[in-house]
This record gives sequence, C-alpha cells and structure tokens, in this order.
Amino acid sequence: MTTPQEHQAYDFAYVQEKWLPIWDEIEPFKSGRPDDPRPKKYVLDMFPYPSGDLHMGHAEAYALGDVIARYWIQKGFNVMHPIGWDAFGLPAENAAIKRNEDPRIWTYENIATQKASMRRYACSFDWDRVFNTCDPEYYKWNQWLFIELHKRGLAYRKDSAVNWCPSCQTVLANEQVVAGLCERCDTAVTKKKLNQWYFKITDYADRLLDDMKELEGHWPDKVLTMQRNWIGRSQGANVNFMIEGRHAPVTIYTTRPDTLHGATFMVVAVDSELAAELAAGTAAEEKFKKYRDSVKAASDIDRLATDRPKSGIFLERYAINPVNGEKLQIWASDYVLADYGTGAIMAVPAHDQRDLDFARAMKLPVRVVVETGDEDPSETGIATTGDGKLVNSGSLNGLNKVDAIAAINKELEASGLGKSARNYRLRDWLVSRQRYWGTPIPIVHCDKCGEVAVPADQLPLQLPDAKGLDLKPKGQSPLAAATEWVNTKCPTCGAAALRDTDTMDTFVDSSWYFLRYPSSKNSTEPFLRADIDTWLPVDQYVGGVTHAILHLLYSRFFTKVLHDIGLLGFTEPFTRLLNQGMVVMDGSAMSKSRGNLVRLSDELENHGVDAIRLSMVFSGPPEDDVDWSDVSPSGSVKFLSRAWRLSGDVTSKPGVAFANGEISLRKATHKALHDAAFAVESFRFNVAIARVMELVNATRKAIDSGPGSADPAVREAVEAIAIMLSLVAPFTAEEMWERLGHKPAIATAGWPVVDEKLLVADAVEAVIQINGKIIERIEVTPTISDAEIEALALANPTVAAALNGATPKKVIARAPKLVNIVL
RNA sequence: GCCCCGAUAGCCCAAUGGCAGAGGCAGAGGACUUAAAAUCCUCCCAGUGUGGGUUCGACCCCCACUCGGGGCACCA
Repeated sequence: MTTPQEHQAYDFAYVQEKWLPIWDEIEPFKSGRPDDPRPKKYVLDMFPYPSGDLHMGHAEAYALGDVIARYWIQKGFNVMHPIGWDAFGLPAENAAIKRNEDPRIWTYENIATQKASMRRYACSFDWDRVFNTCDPEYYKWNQWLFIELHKRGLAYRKDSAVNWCPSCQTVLANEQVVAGLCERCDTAVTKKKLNQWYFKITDYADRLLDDMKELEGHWPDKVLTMQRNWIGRSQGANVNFMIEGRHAPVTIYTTRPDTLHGATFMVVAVDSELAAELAAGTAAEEKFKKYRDSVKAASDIDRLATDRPKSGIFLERYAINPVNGEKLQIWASDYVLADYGTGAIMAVPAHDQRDLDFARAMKLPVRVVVETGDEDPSETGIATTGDGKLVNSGSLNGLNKVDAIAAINKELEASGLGKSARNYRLRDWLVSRQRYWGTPIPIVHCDKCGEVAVPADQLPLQLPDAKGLDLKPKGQSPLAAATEWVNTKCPTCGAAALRDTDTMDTFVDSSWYFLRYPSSKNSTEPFLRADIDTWLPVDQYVGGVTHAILHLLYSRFFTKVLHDIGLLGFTEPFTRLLNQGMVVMDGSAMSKSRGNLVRLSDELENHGVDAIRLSMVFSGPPEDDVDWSDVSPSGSVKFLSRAWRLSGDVTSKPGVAFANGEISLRKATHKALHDAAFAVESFRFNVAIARVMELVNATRKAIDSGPGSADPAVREAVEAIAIMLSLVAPFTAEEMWERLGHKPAIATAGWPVVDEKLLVADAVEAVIQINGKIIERIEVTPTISDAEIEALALANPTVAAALNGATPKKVIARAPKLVNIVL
C-alpha cells in the first residue's frame, strides 16, 4: 500500500484499499435493528446465478440498485437491501459433469467469488441476511410450500404431451420455450407424453390479469403488456354441435358466436383424442393416421411457421350447425391446437383468415354473414374481420357485431346449445425436472396410499450425495439411481414405498425468496409474519427485463397463493419495478464467440470501481442498453478527480454557518440537491449526475475566481457534492468526506435539507413573442403576475415598434416566463 | 401479421405544451510548462426521422408513414 503523502493526485486504487476494511467495521448497511425508529424501505436487486465471477451486466444492475438504496438511506430511511444466490440449476450440473465433481463445489466456489467481488464493488448489501437457494435450510421451505400447494390441489400430476429438450434431457415449462427452442441451449424442443407435476397457475389467471391495475404506473408498461399477452384471456362462447352417428355433441370455442351462420365446416386438432375417435372406423382412418404421424414427426419450429400452406384430412364425418341445421364436413388439421379451448372449432372462412386459407386449399364453401363493406373474401382471399351488419343469419340479420354476440349468446343459453366462455393462453406451470441439482419433490409414492407428502418434521428431504450418481442427462432423474434414498417407507401406512425422483424447476426457488430475507436465519418457519408485515411488499425491485414473464409472473402467483393461505397480508409482491437495460458492446450483446467481451475485472483494474459505477449510471436512462463503446470510463475518472480536488481546496472548518455563504453558490447548491433528488426518485440517474457536474463546475469557479475557498458556501457545496456522489461513487465520496473533516460513513450522513427560499431566483428572463416568434427578452421578478407581465410587455419599446399601432387580437401571459401577443 | 418502445449536434443524452441545450464524450484554440502530461479557461456544432393536424404556441398531444429495437405469433 502507498501512503497518503505520495498521492497528491487522486489515486482510486489506494482509496479503495483504504476504505473497505473501515466499512467492514462500521457496517453502514445493516438494516432492521429492533430500536431503529426510521421508516422502512425494502430495496431489492434480483439475486444472481453463481455462474462465475460478476460481469458487466451485474456491474450495471448493482450500480443502479445501489443508487436507489443509498438514496433512501440518505433520505433517512431504514433500508433493507439484501442479496443472496439463486444457486440451483443446470449450469452447475453441467459443469459438474464436465469436471466429474459435485455441483455443490462449483456452486459454492462461485458464490464465494461473487461475494468477494460485490464487497470490492462496494454494494450496499446487508450481509447478515444472505442465503443460497441450494442450502437445505432454504430448500426445506420449497418442499414445505410444495406440500401446502399439494394439500390444496394446486400441485398435481397429470399425463400430458410436454415440452422436451432432447439436449438437456428434461421437460421445460411453456415459459422456457422460446420460438420453439430451449431457452437454455437453443435445441429444438419436441413433445413427449409424460406424467409430470404442475402448479395450477391457471386458477389465478383472472387475478394475475386484473391485479395488474394496481401496478400500472409503477411497473414498466412493457412488462405489464407482456404479462397480459402471456396470460392471453379471450372472451367467447362454447357451442355444442351434434355429430352424425355419435351420441354426444362436440363443443367448440369461438370468439365470434355472431358468425355462427357463416360456419361452413368444422375442424378438430389432428393430435386430439377427439380426432382419433371421429376417424375410427371411417374410410378416412388410414389416411388420418398417416397424416397424424407426419404432423407428430414435425418439430414445433415447423409448426410455428404461420405462412406454411394449410394441410388436413376430411374425416368422412358430419356435424350439424345448431342454428340452421346445416350439415358440415368435419376435418382434422394441425392448425387447430389440441390444448386450447376444446380442440375443435367451427370454421367461418369469410371472417377468419386461417379458416379462409384452409377453405381455399380444400375447396370448401365460403359464406359471408357480416357486411363489412370490404370485398368478397372468396375472391380476394382476405377474410373480413371488421364490424358490420349481419346478413344470412336469421334472427341476427341487421345487427352489428356487439349486439349480435349478445343476442346469439342469449339464444344459445336459452336453448342449452351453448354459453359464453373464457379461454386463456396461459397453461399450468410444469415444475418437475429430470435433473439432479434442484429441490427434491417431497412426495412418496405408495401402492396403497398413493401420493403421500413427506411429513413436515422430516423436512428438509435432502438431496442424496452426488457421489456415485451419474448426473448425465438421460431422460430419467439421476436421483432414481440413488437406491437407498429412493426406497423408503410410506409415511402413512409404513409399507415399502418409493420417493419421487424428480426435482423442482429452479423458478420455484426464486418465486418466494424475497419473503425470506427479513427472516433469513429462522429455522422454524419460511418467514415470520411479523417481519413480513414490517418489510413487505418490496418497495423497489430492480432487475433485467429478461424476467418480465417467467420470474415475475410466478412470484405474483406465489404471493397470491400465500395470501389465500393466510400467510401474507398483500397480493402483489413488488410495488415498484425498474428494468435496467443490458450492457452491450458495439451494438450487440457481449460474447466470447463474437469477440466483443469486456471483462469487468479489467475495467475495474484500469479505471477503478467508482468510475465504472459512474459510467454505468451516467450513460443514459437506466432502462436503455449501455453500449460500452459509447461510454468513457476515463472521462468518469477525470470528473471524480475534479470533484475530489474540491474537497482539498475547502479551507473553512466543519460546522461553519452556511447562512453566511455567498448567495449565488448557495442557490446553486440547493437547486442541485433539489433537482438531483427529484431525478433520482424518477429514475433519471443520468440527469442527477449532470446536476452534480454542474455544481462541481460552479464550485470550481467560486474557488478560483469567485468568493474563494474560505467562503462557507464553498464548504456547503462540496459537502453536498460528496453526499450526492455517495450514491454512485462511494469511495471517492468517503475520501472527500474525510478530507472535509468528517468521520465515516458518508453513506449515513443524510441528504442536506433543501432551503426552499434558496430555490427562488432573484430575477428571471421572460420572453416576449409575437405570433409565437421571440422578439424581446426582459428581466422580471419571479413573483410577477400575469397582468403585470402583460403590461410590461405591451409597454416595451421593441414590442411597440413591432406592433406599429396594430391592436393585438389576444395576449397570452404566462408569468414569469413568457408573453405571447397574437395579431 | 398483431402489439409495445424509440428516433434531438460527429457520438451518448437533457428539455413533464412556453427561449431547443442541462451534462458528458470527441474536436479546436488559449493559459500554465524548457517540453509533455495533468490542470484551468474559451470555443465549435443541430432546429428535433418524414408528411399532415390540433393549439396563441408542438421535441412534447393526435393521424399517417419511414427506419431501428423489443414482445407475441395458426390461441379460433
């Protein structure tokens, strides 16, 4: 270490080394002492996955979270700003397979590395509350929650065609399939019929949708829109069609019951049981089977291509249209989805593009029942979906769309042929995984008693030792090979039974972790109600938009379930959400293969922690991506040195009366404090820093060519600069604070109280416009009235000359800023 | 195809219907210096993607379009 005397210039490496051990001693970010009278705030950063050391993305996210946490501390709040690790998951398991070692080792090593980096990065975390989701003390409560859901029928098993990643050799939730590819490894996802565990999130679809009202304005619109689309509620009707030669009718779902008279055929999903049943014993059966097999062989990618020509098979069966008794051909096709609605639709080619494409391909009739004013769909090939007057529709003729829907729904309901219905795009959450590194599902399968939950006093059900297990993906959970672990006794009847060998999706872990921080060390409950009522819901959540659907939707679901169970007094977990952008390089995401990877450790080495944090925060609005090729860390270093130098120039003593200071610098200081606070609260951190830069420039001038370094206003300004800088540049700020004669930690120094009287300017410049064009500027007092400023404007010689005797049509006065004279 | 967001100086970005420029980067010049670096000072640069509309007044609101980014996508 070098000595202070050697460092006339600002030396970030020296300052960093100097303060870390002192902060370790003071622990300025400990939250929640019982006697703490300050109001509380819960600021939460999305917890990291320990996949290696911290990278540029973490550096941005934690810099932003820190601005918010440190700001509220300065503002006098008792802030809880915790951190932990989302530590289960595939990367650890894959690394373990590669190195032939226990995933625990890799995981805990990475956690230690990241933790050390966070300390060096001066994150304002409360280190007393740390936990890792792979700790048995944590995942015990995953199991407890699973059992609570199981009790209430919200965790259940079913056979279903599930998303299967052939490379990861595990099932995937719908949310983890992106454009037909596994989100983790980009392998084309296939379908596999399996018996799997699900959480019944669909029971909460309406509430997940409707409760978003209270998040509006506090969450990014983008995220709310994405969640709405994902849930995809649609309002329509179920209608029963009789089938020739079949006892029971077939129910179809439609959002356009008004077009029922325009149905010219029926289509059932080729992979549905209904299709197989209808085809059985008909002349079309062989053709149908061949078609079905070809569809099943095709991947989701092919199926997702919407511009693909329509295909299908006529099943040689007929349905009867309930409203007009017409006989409709029944076709099987892959454009109808088996797991949406009832897997069967009425086709109205005139008013639905997909049906029209199919009708034209198969030479099926098209009948217009809504006069929209557009050209005939059978000629143009373009279905008319707009509103219009109903025709060829019996009792509905002459009505518009809305009235026709209401009328037909009433008729259907009266006759028992149908009723209004809702459908959702959202599916139940598939939570079982055939991999090792996750929470074991706490269920025992007994021949006599069926699915039996592991009793609470036997939790945690620990993962068996990885030693001796083959973790390689093979379609069956590696836990199945842990014979001693698998073979157990039924908790109910004591007979020999088998443990469930699947593990939970790691998104289960992250769906409630924010509830654990306030009571993270408690071993008898997942969270204490008293702590929850003190700290929750989270006041400010900060994280990447990549979790807009998955994590945030699941967390909202869990919160509602736990509320219903009576464990929480609120239904939305995150009051405010900030999504930071990504750190990119030359316009694209950083990656080794692209060769544009910037190493955080190099940047920190070259420019120092504060300069990197400052660069991240100053680069632009937090939601925007940071292009590292656009930012100038050396510019940040320059600014920080400039600010630091001010602290050495102040010659007045701490505690000097600021009221005697030079007035214009005092005004600049108070304006900066006021504006920066407002900017931080509205997430415009880049603007807040610009305000600090202005004040630094003004103070420099005051020292060099103004009232001089002894003026109390200079001390007031530099202290304000240090406090404002403490949000982004904690080392520099602390060093400045010491040079100003104060004791650490500046983090808890408190935001100076803004004197409203100093926010008012003595004189302001008002503009005078004629027809919106500026012709003169005048000095006015800020308290001038509209009438006074109007009089001043009209009396102004330049204005009088420009008017040249003309009478203004209208004069708009907006004191004290402007007067607009309209001729 | 549908939905959302964005477009301001060479570059990153400010300006919550009222003077387009707060701040920074890059660039130019000067002071200091034997010189350079550092530091300090000064300066340069656009009329807000395009076309309409509303308004006394539009970067800001409305309509249409262009380009860029993101989300959803055969959900009946």
